[in-house]
Amino acid sequence: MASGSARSCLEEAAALGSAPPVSYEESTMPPVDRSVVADLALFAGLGPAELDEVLREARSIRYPKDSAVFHQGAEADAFFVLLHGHLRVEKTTPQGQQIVVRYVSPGEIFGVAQALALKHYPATAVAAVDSIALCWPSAAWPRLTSKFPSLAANALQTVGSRLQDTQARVIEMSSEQVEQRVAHALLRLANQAGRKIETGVEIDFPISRQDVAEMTGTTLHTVSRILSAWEQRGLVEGGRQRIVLRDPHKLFALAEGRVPSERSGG
Amino acid sequence: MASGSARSCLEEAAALGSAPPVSYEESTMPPVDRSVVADLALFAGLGPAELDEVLREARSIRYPKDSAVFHQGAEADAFFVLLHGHLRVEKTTPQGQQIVVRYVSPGEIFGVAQALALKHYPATAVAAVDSIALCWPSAAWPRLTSKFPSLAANALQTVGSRLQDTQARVIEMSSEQVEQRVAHALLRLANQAGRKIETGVEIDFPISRQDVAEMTGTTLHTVSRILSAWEQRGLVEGGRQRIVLRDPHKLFALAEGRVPSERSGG
DNA sequence: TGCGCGATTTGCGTCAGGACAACGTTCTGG
DNA sequence: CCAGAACGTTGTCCTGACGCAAATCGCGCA
Repeated sequence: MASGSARSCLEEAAALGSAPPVSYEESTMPPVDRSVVADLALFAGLGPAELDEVLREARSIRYPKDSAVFHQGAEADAFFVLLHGHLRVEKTTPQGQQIVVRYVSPGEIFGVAQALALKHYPATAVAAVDSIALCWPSAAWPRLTSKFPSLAANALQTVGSRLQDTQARVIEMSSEQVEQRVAHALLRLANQAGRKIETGVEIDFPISRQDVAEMTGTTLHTVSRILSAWEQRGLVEGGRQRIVLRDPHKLFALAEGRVPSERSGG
Repeated sequence: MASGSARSCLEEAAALGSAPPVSYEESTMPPVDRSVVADLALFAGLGPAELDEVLREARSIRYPKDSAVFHQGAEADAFFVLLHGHLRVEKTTPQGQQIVVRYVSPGEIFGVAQALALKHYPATAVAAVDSIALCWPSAAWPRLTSKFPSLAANALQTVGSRLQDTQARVIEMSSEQVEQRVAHALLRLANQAGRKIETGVEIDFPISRQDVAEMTGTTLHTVSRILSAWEQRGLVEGGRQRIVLRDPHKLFALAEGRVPSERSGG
C-alpha cells in the first residue's frame, strides 16, 4: 500500500525527454555502463556495440526498501532487470489474501508482462531491501527482440524456468506436508539468495514468518511452530526477519520426505 | 506405462530418410497442408510461403487413446502442435505420486522443452482421446525462430500464459478449500474443452475422478463425495469418466467463495 | 535509557479432508 | 453369457493444520 516514492520508469523517461534545460548528465551520461550487465544471461550473445544500443534506452532506478517497483493491475509500461538487491513478488487474491509468488535476485529480468501479451502487471514487486534495477519502456521490447532475437530466446528460457519452478511448487503443494513445503521453500531461498556464514547459510534479506507462510500456503502460526521445532533440533537458527540454515543437508533430507519430524516411530 | 506403440517424431523422420525403397507418399506428399494450421495463433503473422517452409519440416502423427506422445525424463528431441484431440500432461513425483499438470487442446504448441533450455521433457503427455499432432525435430527450433522471430514471440506468449495459469493454480491451492478448487478445475476444463449439450456443458474427453483429484491436489474419494453432493443439488451430472456442468453459473459462484457447500448456518 | 509497535511464540479447540475398507456398477474379452 | 477388472460410491475413524487469543520478545526511535 505504501505507494513507491520512486519515480516510475516512464516518468523518468518523460522527464528526460521534456525537461527544457537538460542537464549535463542527463544529456550525455550513458544511462548505464555495459560492464555492469555484460555477463548477465539475458544479454549473452550480444557484442559490446549491440549491448550499448540496448542499454541506450535503459534507465537505472533505485528502489528503497519496501517501495514498490510496480503494482498488480497497473498498466505494464516497462520491463526491468534487477541489478542489486532483492524483490518480493506478491499477488493478492480477490478475497484480499496475499501470496508470495517468488523472489527476484540480481541479474534476473522481470516485469515482462508486455512480452506475455498482458496489458497489466499480474503481480506486485516490492523491494525487500534497497535495490537497483534497469528499466526499459515496454514499447522497446518488440523493437529490441526483433533486432536481437537472442533476447527473445533468453527471455523464453527465463520464463520457461519460471514455469518449471511454479509447476514444481504446484506439485509440492499437492503432494507434500506443510513441513516439507517449508523446508523446500527455505532451501530454494537459500539457493538463490543464500550467504555463507560461519554457522551455516543465511538468507540474504529480511524475511518474516508471514512471508514464508505466504510462500508455502500456510499460516504464520504453523511456520513459527515448525521453525521453533527445527531450531530445537539445531536445523535452523531464527531471529527477527532472519533465518539461518545450520544444516541444509539434514533439511534437504527432511524436504525429500524421509526423516520424520517428531514421530517416535520408525 | 503403456509405452506408446506410435513411432516418435524422430523415428518417423529417420525412417523417411533412410528407408531405401521410399514409397510414393513419403517422398512427395507434403507432410501437412497449410490450410489446417493457417489460423493457429502460433503461426500468426506468417505468409503462405513462410508457412509452407515451416511445415516442410513437420510430420503429422496420430496418437491412439492412452498412448504417450513423450515421456517425462525422455530426451527432448521434438516439439509439437496438437491438431486434433486432447492430451493429458502429467508429472510423477519422486515418491511416485502423479499430478495432472494440464490438458492440451487443439491448436496449442507443446513439448517445447528445448526452447526452455531443457534437455529432457519435464512431464509426460498422454492422449486422452485419439489425437493428431504435428511434430518437428527440436533441432529445427533455433533455425525456425531465428528466421521467423514471430514464432519466438508467439511461443513466449504461450509459455507466459501457461505461467499465469500455473500461478493461478498455486494461488488457488494456497487460499481455497478443496471444494472451490474442484469447482475451478471443472470450470477451467469446461472453458477450454467444453461442448454444449442440451443439459449443460460437457467436458469433451473421458476424465475420471482420479484425474480431477490429481488436478486439484486431493483424493479421488473426496472428489467423488463432492461431485455426488453437487449432483444431488443439480449442479453437475456425472457418469463413468464423464462430467457435465448443468449450472456453470452457480458453480462459478461456488468457486468464487460465497455459496456455502452444505452448512446450514447463515 | 525507556517506550511502543510489530514480529514471534505457544496453548487449545475444532474440523476439513485423508486413510482404510467394503460394496456397487459399468466395460471388456473370451 | 460370464468372469474379471477398472471405475465409482459411501461409511467410519483419525490426524494434521488452521483459527483464536494472549503472552513475550526485540528493534527502532525519541
